[in-house]
Amino acid sequence: MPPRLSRPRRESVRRRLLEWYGKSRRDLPWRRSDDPYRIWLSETMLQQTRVETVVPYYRRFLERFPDLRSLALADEQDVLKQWEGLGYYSRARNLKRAAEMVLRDHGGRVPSDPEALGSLPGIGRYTSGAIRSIAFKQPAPVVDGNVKRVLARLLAEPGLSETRLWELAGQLVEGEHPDLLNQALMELGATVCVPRNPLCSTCPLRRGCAGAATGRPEDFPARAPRPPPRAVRALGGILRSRGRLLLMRRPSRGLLGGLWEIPSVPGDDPGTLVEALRERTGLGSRAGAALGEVRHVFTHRDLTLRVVELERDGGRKRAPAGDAEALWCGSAEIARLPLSRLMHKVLELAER
DNA sequence: AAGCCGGGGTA
DNA sequence: TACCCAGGCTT
Repeated sequence: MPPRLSRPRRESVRRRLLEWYGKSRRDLPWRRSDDPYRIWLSETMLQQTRVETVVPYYRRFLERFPDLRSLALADEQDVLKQWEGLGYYSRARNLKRAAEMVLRDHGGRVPSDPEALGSLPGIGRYTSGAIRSIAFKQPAPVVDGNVKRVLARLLAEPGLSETRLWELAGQLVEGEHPDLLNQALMELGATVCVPRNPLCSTCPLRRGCAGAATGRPEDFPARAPRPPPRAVRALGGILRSRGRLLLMRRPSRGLLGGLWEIPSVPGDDPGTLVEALRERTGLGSRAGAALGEVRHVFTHRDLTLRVVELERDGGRKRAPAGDAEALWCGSAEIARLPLSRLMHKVLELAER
């Protein structure tokens, strides 16, 4: 397939983007540094997460872990605690693990070559391109949701493939200031070429934009319908002892991996909960009063968690099984553990 | 290629 | 309510 943009067209788009970005760029914390660690951190936090959401997390995280070494040597629990509420927690676990690898294999310096970068957990094609272009000024393309939308509208082709998008982004970034060019593309998508009601009248690429010419730029790119979150029920138990609460660590893999929660099981059966608790910790219990229900909607799951009191009934008959971690926590310990939004709702319920 | 993985801002 | 966000990983 031939390239979709002629060289003169490419140069025109590049020039207009760079000029627009020079006067329209937002003053964001991560734009005040070329430190590869800081660029990496910001790009990781920004994955599927809005700029306004990230800013306070980015500041706090850097206060706690100001450089790659401090992150590599940190406790994973502390890293997850800093990430608490930001979501997609595998990002935090991967970032911490990757920092360890960089410290061990690259002397603590973030590598600039695509092979080394791409082999780090949590760094895919986009983040690799962002670090290479923004931190190391290499002409490496990025295609995120913003770039995809800008290019899809600019060309207004129905079946624009991912391959072609990366190809186009690669042609555009070739030249001077790859860092500014990539950020200009993303900034335009975030502030002007927005998903709904794009501000075409102020867009530097208005002239020559096929999407704007159709009168319906919102139709690009074509969006796939997302199935509604599936409704599921679960049962959790509040088990207290001498002013403390039993919390358990979720497995590292999967939903809310590494975060802490009250003992919980899928379904609605108290017998299952009691049995699971005995299996995992050896603690005997029986279900008591109902405390209420907490509803929490994830991207693809609509969870209703019923919460009941548990009362101690019998001692440890066997040792805790597998890698299950359980802790009796006072309020001070609870404040130190990473908890999901769902679990914060549960603890509110339990306090009343 | 498609599903899983959070949480929140916005219309 | 529904969409979608500076994506990556797994199957």
